[in-house]
Amino acid sequence: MTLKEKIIHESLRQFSTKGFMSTSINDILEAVGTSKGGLYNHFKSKEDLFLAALSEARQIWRQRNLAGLNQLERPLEKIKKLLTNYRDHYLADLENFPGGCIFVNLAVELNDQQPHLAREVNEGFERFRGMIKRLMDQEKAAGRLKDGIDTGLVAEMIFSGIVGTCVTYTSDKSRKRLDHNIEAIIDYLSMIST
Amino acid sequence: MTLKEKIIHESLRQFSTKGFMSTSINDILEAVGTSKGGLYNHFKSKEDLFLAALSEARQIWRQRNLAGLNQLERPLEKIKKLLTNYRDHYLADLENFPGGCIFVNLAVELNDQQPHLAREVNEGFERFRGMIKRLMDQEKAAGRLKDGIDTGLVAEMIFSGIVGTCVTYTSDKSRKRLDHNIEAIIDYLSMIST
DNA sequence: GGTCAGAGACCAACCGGTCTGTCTTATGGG
DNA sequence: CCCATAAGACAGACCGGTTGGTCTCTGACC
Repeated sequence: MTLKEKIIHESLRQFSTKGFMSTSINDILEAVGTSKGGLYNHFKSKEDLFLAALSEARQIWRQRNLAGLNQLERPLEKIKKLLTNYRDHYLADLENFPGGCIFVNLAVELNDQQPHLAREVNEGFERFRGMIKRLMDQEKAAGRLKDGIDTGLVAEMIFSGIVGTCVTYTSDKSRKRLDHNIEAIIDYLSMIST
Repeated sequence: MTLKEKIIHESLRQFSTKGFMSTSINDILEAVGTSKGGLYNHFKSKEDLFLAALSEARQIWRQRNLAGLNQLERPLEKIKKLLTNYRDHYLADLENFPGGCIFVNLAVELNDQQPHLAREVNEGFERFRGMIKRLMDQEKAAGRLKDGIDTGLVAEMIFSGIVGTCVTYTSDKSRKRLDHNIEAIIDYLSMIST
């Protein structure tokens, strides 16, 4: 693992717990065991480091949450798999994200004080929402949803549920409550399908 | 309005947008139009100011969200009213909380760096969850929920949905999406009741 | 004249970022 | 093979600016 990778990895950890603004360059330097020169040799500013860390975070997110989705036929099953991935492989990954979902945390922190950085995060949310909506539409097209179900509303509900779960898990780090939350969303999905 | 009240009010606004750590004492002083002496005459530290602001925030939360609940008989209707209050009187209150739900924002920010302050916030969440659960239990006891409904899971789902809505609204400030989110939760409630 | 809210100079600690210097490694001509 | 040289990686002193907090002083009111 190169120094650059170590810095990105450590930034991920610290940004996820303390946020972007409250993590000082020195915090990262100390944890990695390097110096100003070592960091600014690879990144031209703290913001540059942020973007690199965010990019890495997205890759990890995909790797954790989309694993095994392609093996499933039914769109609704894909969403359920996504939910259990969130529980088992993403939120539980205390190595990379000890502070919970880094995207939710950063979105909340940055929206009013670093809008251009927040936009980066929000675009990811938009894509995620779109993905859920698309899967629900496929399920509906296959005639497997109860009559009168509005896939847009359902997608919004699922997304809200996931985000709420992330915040809750960030707050209390209770595995039991995490299980409850994911189960509740899966129950909801069962309710609307035939 | 006394200087002390002005400071609390302004702190509320700024904490809700920029969070606790990233709001500097100077930011507040400038907005209020006073000086270090004026602030530290009333509060012994930034943390002391935080607690005062949090207490005020709770009072406003109750006033906005619990309004009109007592006029309703059915517990489920109370929850629905709570949801529309959230939409119309709480999240939309840009005067006091221009940055969205201050509790969610603070919980996310403080959980890993100021645990003793975060605990204050989380206790409020716990009470809120308890309130929803109690209302659902009453509804179930009255035989108005479909068979096999787990009120604990439902309460968790509603809470997650609300928190997710808060985060989403904080992120994009879209009134339309806020309406969608609240509607989705209300639809969910209709689904599980008879 | 005593009291106290408020003003603002001041402090040490810390912030992100720059800059110089050192040490290691790669390169290339004889 | 040897050594001059260039290049990149990293260390850490240093910079101006900002942080939360203290302290002294002013001036209005009783």
